[in-house]
Amino acid sequence: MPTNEDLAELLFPDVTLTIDDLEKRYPARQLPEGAQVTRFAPSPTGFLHTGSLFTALISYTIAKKSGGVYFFRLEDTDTKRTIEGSGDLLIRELAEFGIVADEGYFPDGDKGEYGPYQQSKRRDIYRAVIKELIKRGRAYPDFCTPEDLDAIRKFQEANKILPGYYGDYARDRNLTVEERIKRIKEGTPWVIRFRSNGNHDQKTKFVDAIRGEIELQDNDTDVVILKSDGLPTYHFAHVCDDHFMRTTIITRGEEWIPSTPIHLDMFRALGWKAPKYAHIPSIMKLDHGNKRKLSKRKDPEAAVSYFLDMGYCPRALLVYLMSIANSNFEEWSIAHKSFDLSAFPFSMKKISMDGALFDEGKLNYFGKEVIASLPLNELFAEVSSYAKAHDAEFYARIEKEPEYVKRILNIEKDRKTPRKDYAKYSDIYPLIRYFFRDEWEKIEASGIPFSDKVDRATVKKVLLELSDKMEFGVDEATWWNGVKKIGESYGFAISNKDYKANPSAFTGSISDCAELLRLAITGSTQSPNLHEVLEILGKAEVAYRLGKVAASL
RNA sequence: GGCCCGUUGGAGAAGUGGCUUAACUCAUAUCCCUUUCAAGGAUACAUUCAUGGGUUCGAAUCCCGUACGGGUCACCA
Repeated sequence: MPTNEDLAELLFPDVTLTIDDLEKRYPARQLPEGAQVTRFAPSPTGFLHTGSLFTALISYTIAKKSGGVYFFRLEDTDTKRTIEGSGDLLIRELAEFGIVADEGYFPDGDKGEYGPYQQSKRRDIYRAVIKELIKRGRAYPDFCTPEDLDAIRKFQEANKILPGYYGDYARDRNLTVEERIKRIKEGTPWVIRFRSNGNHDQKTKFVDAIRGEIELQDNDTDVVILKSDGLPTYHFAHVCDDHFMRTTIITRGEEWIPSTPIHLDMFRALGWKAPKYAHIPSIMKLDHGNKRKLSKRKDPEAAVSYFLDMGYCPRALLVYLMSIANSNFEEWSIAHKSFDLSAFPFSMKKISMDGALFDEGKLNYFGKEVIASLPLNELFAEVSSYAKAHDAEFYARIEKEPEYVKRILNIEKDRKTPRKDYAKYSDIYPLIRYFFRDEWEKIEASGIPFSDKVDRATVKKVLLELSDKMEFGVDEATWWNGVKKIGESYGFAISNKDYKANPSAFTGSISDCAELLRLAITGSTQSPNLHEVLEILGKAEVAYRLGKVAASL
């Protein structure tokens, strides 16, 4: 009588590695008490998803906070969906956010003692474990074709029976070893399925680090663990890899909750201690009044690169995501005047259980706060690298006059309440174009939108006199007094109250006078502090602009 | 359809039986400050915690049902 032992040898004659060998090869990690080992394990099927960044941020934070290890594993077992080079893309994008793994897969080679960190290179490990599972009778070769499975499912659906490969519907579950050996020798294609001992009428409980106790129906389906292409399925690879990589807590999307009993079932069958689980909520979006998961295909904001291309500061996105993960982050951040995520006392229990709606308004708020908090040199460096990649025109100007651009970026920056008008780097150039002569010429050519409040002849005279008499190199109060004096001589009320009390007695209020100046210099009724703008442009440039505008009136 | 998870203001949410006349942040509105804007300051914005029952002297907080939303039932992860 042939045994499972014989079956295993027939299936994997070349496998001599054992689970014992593997246990020795990947010894328990020597980590301090409480240190957590976490991981980010994406499949290389495209760009970095916003939800993935969220999960990665949480994994990374848990490891760092506990003095543990955060590693990166590439789950490339789905050869059909794998996109060449996307694993490296993922790493690069993560790196932009400062999320760099302690160990794992890297474009230039693995780092760490628990590798390989790429599932397609772990075939020997999976095969070794599966061989033993077969010997123990906990896994078996299954000969169903896709058509067979389809027929089973159709039958179940038609009869309103729970679909799946389990119990009586697990066609090849109870084949004799002899029969299996015979079919294999005949060359029948096979996959390996896990033999579940579970009872669907019973419950399995596990404690989720975010949700607390979750109770689910026990797994009783015999899932495929080794596909016909020789690669494992996620279910098996997760159990195997996270055991031998000594992961202590699995952070993954909440869509995995329903399959957790399968994983627990396998951990039990292998006699391994299951890790803790933390199922992270998905980030949602409102679509026609309904919440739905951010979609890779439909939503541009599902791609992290969208924010990078838009010029959001990576830290702003990270800070925003952290405010979703732990809503008390905002209070902490304000109290400590800091956006340093590594200093924030992150708590897994404070992660909310339902998916947050992505709120671009709030991202913008953080964007402004973060950019305003950046020291000038850092801001300048970030803006330069953004412009280099996304805005050739702006970048050319930065290259040509770095100090000039720095002065512009520094406007109202060193105050107790710094200027906050850039939510993202792409907001900057359109707002500061007028600082450059040729751009200003274009603005001027299209017509300065003076209001009709003050007649043009007066406007012209005021601008000319301003050009002639305005002081440069003095403090703001002195400069402003000078402007007021000139304004007053043309009938502008220096006090807004006086003006409001009797508008007809004046040419306008002093703000109207300032508006003329502002309009001529910047082309807009809105600008940052005029005095600083004037000082940056310099007397000659201001005189040029004023003269040219006046001449056109 | 089965199973699981969730439901506090426009958004993120605090709150786990009396201290809540429901914190804080964003958004919005109004006002103040002000040479414009961005800020900054102040005020307003849930008579009520999806809903119906129940437990209790007392419930957003505990229990049950219902509704709604999300997820999952692959040789995809």
